[in-house]
This record gives sequence, structure tokens and C-alpha cells, in this order.
Amino acid sequence: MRHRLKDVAERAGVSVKTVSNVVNGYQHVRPDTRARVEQAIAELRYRPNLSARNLRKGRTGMIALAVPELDAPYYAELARHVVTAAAEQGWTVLIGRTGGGTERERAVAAGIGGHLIDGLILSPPALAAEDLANLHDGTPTVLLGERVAPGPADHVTIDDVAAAREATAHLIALGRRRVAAIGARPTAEGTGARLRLAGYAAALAEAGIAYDERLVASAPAWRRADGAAAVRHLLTSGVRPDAVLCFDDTLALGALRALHEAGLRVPADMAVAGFGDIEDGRFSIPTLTTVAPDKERLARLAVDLLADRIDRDRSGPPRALTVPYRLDTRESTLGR
Amino acid sequence: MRHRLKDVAERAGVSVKTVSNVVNGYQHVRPDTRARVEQAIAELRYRPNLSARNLRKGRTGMIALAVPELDAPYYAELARHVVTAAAEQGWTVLIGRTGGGTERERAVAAGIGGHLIDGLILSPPALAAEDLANLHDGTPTVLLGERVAPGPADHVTIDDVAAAREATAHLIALGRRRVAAIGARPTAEGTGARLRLAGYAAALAEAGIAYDERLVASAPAWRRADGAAAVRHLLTSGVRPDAVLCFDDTLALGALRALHEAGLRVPADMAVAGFGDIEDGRFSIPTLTTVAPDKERLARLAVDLLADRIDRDRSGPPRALTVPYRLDTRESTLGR
DNA sequence: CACGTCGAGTACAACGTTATAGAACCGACG
DNA sequence: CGTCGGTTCTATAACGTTGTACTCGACGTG
Repeated sequence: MRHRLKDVAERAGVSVKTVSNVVNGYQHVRPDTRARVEQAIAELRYRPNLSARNLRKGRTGMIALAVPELDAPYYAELARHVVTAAAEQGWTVLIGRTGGGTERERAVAAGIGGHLIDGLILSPPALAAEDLANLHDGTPTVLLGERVAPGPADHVTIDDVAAAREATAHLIALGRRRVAAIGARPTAEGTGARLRLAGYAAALAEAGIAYDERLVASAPAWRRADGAAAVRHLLTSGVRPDAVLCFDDTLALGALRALHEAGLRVPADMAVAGFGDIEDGRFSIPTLTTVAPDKERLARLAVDLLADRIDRDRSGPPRALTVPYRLDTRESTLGR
Repeated sequence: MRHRLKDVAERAGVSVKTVSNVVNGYQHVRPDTRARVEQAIAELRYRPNLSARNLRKGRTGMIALAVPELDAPYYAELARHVVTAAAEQGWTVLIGRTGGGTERERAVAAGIGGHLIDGLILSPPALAAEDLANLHDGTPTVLLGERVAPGPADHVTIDDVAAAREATAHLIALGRRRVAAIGARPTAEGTGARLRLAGYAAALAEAGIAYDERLVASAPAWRRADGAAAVRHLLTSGVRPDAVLCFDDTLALGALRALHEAGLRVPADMAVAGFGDIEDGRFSIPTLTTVAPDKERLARLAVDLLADRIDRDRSGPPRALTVPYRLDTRESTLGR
């Protein structure tokens, strides 16, 4: 039922290698032999065995993308772009879930790497630099998303500090003085959260507003329910914010919901801004002001960087690229 | 840098096969040799080459999941469950995008199958039965989602007709008489849409309400923007529905948005229901009444069915399984 | 006409793994 | 004391593909 090069070769009356040459588009094959071989291929419905090819070539043509959750909208959208960009270069993407934990992330990075993938895109890296270096068994790796220090691997990111500062400044410019922040994370996964918090704090300082830690709500994860819970916490804790910067759009959507349930109007009573520009935020009620990273460019650069590592510059120094973002102001801060 | 069984064998002073035996947990290995081998493995950081293993075994341990869009929430959530269920059985999932088109679907099914995957889960199948049979080069396939006739492959689905009928009946029971439907699709991809439309029509008939085709809006795709556009179309076309059944939750979220922009209140002026129980719908304003399929069970059954095909019953007759759903009534039909 | 060059094709050896067959050793049993 | 059955281990041959080295003509070119 399943045929090999040998079967095609016998049917076409040529050697195995000639068939291989035809399959791989090798130039020096006479048109008539090529035609004969192609016919045999069609008749037998031959399909190359990729395991064998990979074994022989030492390449699999696959890269892995590791994200915290497959169904978190931001990562789903990011994954789409990565898959598209990779496909254009002939790569297949294996998508893995890290659950945001360092442990799972390590497992994915190490486990998947059983010579099955040529490279890894890790987003966002929760692992500390030294961890990365350790499991860095030579598999080219690109970090996609927030990272502070120049690590042991290439990375592509937006300027989270600047983005958070700009978003916070926007809220302040609207006349808000008690700006809360939602999404701080105490754990190791919180690199991105720390950067955004730094930007938030910087904007407050620039405006001469005192940093009030009671206005900073942490969130165990970045899901809608966590955003809603954080808002409820803020509302019952006595501090009365008039704006809230959420470190992720899903948090913001949860916040909108909790505010609605509390009978507060957005943006009249409370302005809300998020991060990520997920599609939900363009249709939510109200639509969501958000920091919109250029996801397509993020994905494309990550793939390009990885492809370059794999194909060419295997051991050059780590490179760091920054991708532009845009503050998309919508109803949740501007009203209608 | 990268080591092979041979390297481990030399270091441990045993044969290659013995190392292989240790790696694969073969029983008859003396404890001390096992220890020696394991130490060598650890020292060299040996990782098996999966391409070689796959070639030898004729298996890859990978299955593919083909969905229309990676970032459509329903499929993202479904993918998460499939990946989880597959991982429990030791399978790795390759996620592919079909774009909902038969062409891409055919390409994914045929292309990915270069002996790289042991099986395929196709969701939802837009391909006609004969197409499937053709590219069915022996790769075990499970169809996940709507399908009318018993096709050439196993499939797992919910009863779309019954679900749509129940949802429509719910709207009618609320006193609505002009119930619109959004999401009909003229193309081949519209199998699911046709079933849901049939259920909608059946419910109307049961209630003695005439079917009015002006109340049925088609949608080119099932995205928020399409739902919003469909509602705008309905509102300007003169027919004034008092409820709308959307064949997908993203359509419904788009509808909510368009209704909000038109100044209509939900559910007071118009009740809205959807399909899929995506997380957004639990936090939208208002929260969304929806047909909630048991996604985890869908995914688990699909994986089980596929695993069974691959490992055991390779050529038995196609099996069809139906998974329960639940009508989750929320604010968009019940009010607060 | 000898010579190199190029085109078209072939034979064979890898890539790293596991299945098969069997060797060497051990203890137990008739 | 020879034989059997079991355990532990090894040598070797695949799995299907592609790179290397090689053969055999045909075609200029000097």
C-alpha cells in the first residue's frame, strides 16, 4: 500500500537515486526519464518518507513554538502568524503548551528536542537565563516576548516598559489620577509583568503622582476570570481607582465584566486599557484601548532569526530585536 | 556535541543494543550494567534521535489536527483538549490550518501525511466524502465536528440539528416570534451550517411559525466581523427580528457589538444565542446564551478513536459517535 | 584523433535506531 | 554429568532516503 523509492524505480526502470533526483528536482535528468519517473510516482501515489529523509539529512524541517496556553487569544493569534511565516520558508511548526510554568517549559524545550525539531521559539520565556543555557543542547532558540537582560539566546520583543508608560500616560492625560494596575505576578513567569509595572511606575513618576501599592493588583494567571477577580478586589479594598491598566487584554475583558457587574460605567467611572490587541477587544462593549504589538512582524522576525541560526550563523553572539507597537485608543478610555 | 547510542555504548563498555534496551526499559538487563549505561547517558546528555526511531519503527508518534483557524476561539479551545488528551496517550499533536477551504484541507491532509503522522483529526470536515476517500492513502482519519452522512471515516460530533432546534425553541419560549438565524453558508464548508439551519427550521415549524428566508443571514466566515455585518444587514433590510440564533459564538459576539452600536438592548429588544461555549461568551456584556458541546469529551473520543484505528482495528467499518451538549442560558436571552 | 568536459545515470555507503538470531553463561534437573 | 531453560548480552541486518564516487557516452576543441 505504501511505496518506496525502490518501487518507483523498478516501475520506471531506473535506479533508486534517479527517482530521488526527480523527486528533489535535480537538474540533470533527461525529460523523457523524468516523465517516466513522474508517471510511476503518480501511479503508485508515492510520497517520500520524511523520517528517512530527516534521518539522512540531519534535519527535520520542523520548529517548535512553545506558548503558555494554546487558547489564550494573544498566543493563538501569535501562533497563527508564526505558522504562516514559517510555512513561507518551508518550515512546519509544532505547537507546544508550557502552562506558563518553568517546569513545563523546561520539559517542552528538552523533551520536544529529541532531534525532532531544528529550532525552538519560546514565548514568553519564563525560564531564567541560566536554565536556558543549561538545556541549550545546541538547539537554536529564539525567545519571543519579554526579557530583561541580554540572555544566552536571540530574542524578539516589544519595548514593554515604554509601552506601559505610554498607556499609563494616556490614562493620566485623560485626567485620571488614581490609576490602578492589574496583572503583576510574583513568580518567575512574571518577567513581562515586571517590565510593564516598571513602565506604569515611570509614567506615574513623570506625572508627579505617588505610586500607591494598594492600586497594584496581582493576578495568578492572565485570564478573564483573574482580571474580574482583581477588579472586585480593588473595588472592595477601599481604594477607588478611576482608571486601570491591565497587563493583558484578557485581564482587561474580565475587568470590564466585573465593572459592569458592579454597576460602574466605562470609561465614565473607570477607564480601562489592556495589552495585546486581541480580536475580542475590537468587538467588546466597550471596545478596548490596548497596546498593539506588531504581531506579524514579531512572528516573522522570530522565524527569520531562527532560520538564520539554523541555516547559517550557528554560533554568533545573541541578537536582540525590538518590534514597534501602537497604542490603540478605543471606547474603554475615550468613550463614545 | 550530539551523541548517538554508539557513543553511549563505548563509554559504558557495552553493545549498542544494550543501551537501546536500557533506553526502552527492556527487562533483562543486569542492574549494574543498567546503572553504568544510565550514567553514560547522563554524562553525554544522550537523547534518542526520533527520526531514526520513527524510520525503524514505521511510526512517528505524531498525529495532526487540522482546523480552519488557529485563532478562532472554538478551535483553539478544542485544540487544547486534543493536545491534552493526546499527550496522555503519548502522542504529539501537529496543528495545521485549513482556512476552512476544501483546497487547503486537501493539502493539509495529503501534504502533512508524508509518513510524518500516524493519523489525522480533521475538524470540521469541509471535504466531501469522495474527496476524503481519495486522499485516504491509508492514514487513519477521524472527523471531528459536523457531518451528515456516514462517511468513509470515523467521526465524532454533537447532534447539531437537535442543538439548533433546542436553542431556537428556547428563544421561542421566551415569547420571540421573529427569530433570525446568522451563519448560513452557501459553500461546501457549510455542512455544519446546514445542519444548524435544519434544526432552526424544525423548531419554527414545531411552534407553527412560518420560515422567512429574509430572516436568514449568511456569513462568508464565522468571525466577529461577519456576525456584526449580518446584524447590520438584518436591521436595514426592513425585517425586524426580536431574536437571533448565531451558528457560532464569534458571530454572536459580533452581533452583540452591532446591536449595541445600533442602540438596541439585549435581550430586551433582541435575544441572542450562539454555538460553542467559548470563554469570551462567559464574560461578554451581556453574557452569551450558547450551545455548549462537551469539548473535552469530543477531543478525548476523537483521540481514542484515532489511537484505536492506528494501534488495533485498522480496517473496521467507520464508527460514528455523538457527544452530549448543553444549552447554557445566560444574560443575552434571559436578561439580568 | 586524442583529450578533456559535461550530461545522465548507477552502485554503494551512510544517517541512528530497533528486531532478529544467536552466543555465552548460569543454575537446576534427570 | 549432560542437557535444558532462562537470563544477559552481542553482531548484524534492516527501515527509506540522499551524498559521494564512479561509469559511460556524447560533444566539442586543439
